[in-house]
Amino acid sequence: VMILRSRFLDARRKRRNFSKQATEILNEYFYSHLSNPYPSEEAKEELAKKCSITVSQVSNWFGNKRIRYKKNIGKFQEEANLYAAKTAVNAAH
Amino acid sequence: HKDEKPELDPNNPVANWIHARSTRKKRCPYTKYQTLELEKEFLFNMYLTRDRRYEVARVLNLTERQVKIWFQNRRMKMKKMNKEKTDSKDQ
DNA sequence: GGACTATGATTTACGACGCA
DNA sequence: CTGCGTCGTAAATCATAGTC
Repeated sequence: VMILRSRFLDARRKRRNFSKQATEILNEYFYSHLSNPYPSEEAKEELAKKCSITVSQVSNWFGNKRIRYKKNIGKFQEEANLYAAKTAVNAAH
Repeated sequence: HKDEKPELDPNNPVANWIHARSTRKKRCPYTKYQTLELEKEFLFNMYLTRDRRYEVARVLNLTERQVKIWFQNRRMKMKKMNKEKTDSKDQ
């Protein structure tokens, strides 16, 4: 019983990587709001719904993304260009 | 038709982001013992009296400010856990 | 099948702002 | 004006998934 209980409680840290589509959506938002990547509560809810994850997970994702991007902008340059191009194409329609 | 947002960053996107001040104390993970005692105190009461705060800080070798903030963070954690519980119930 | 890296979650510490 | 409350976050760290 103790083992089952501890497994359940530790399940918080049993994570799954988000789906490719979810990561795609989050990155699109991040790079199209790069100068102010702080989604409002409403925007977070919308992203959560689109990504099939919780609002907390959206907050975690942006927190991690902001700090990791800031810590090493160079490493994310390619990714940034990719999503910038994608956003430009979308904006053209 | 090119109305842009109020951005002033030439090519430094992070310029307007929130940054922690350089004077901020570096995060220092608490020991198992400190955490356990803080949890016990939290179980006793979620809100500290000034006397309890002083006593807990003294025993655990933390500042009163650290103890105060630990309780604030702990209450937020509890709130988050409760929210997730009810959310999963309601689906 | 380890070592190493990526990534989601959790833990300290504040700033901003509210309220008594 | 003080002082502690919440809320949202930065930054460091943890724990494990994923990759080579």
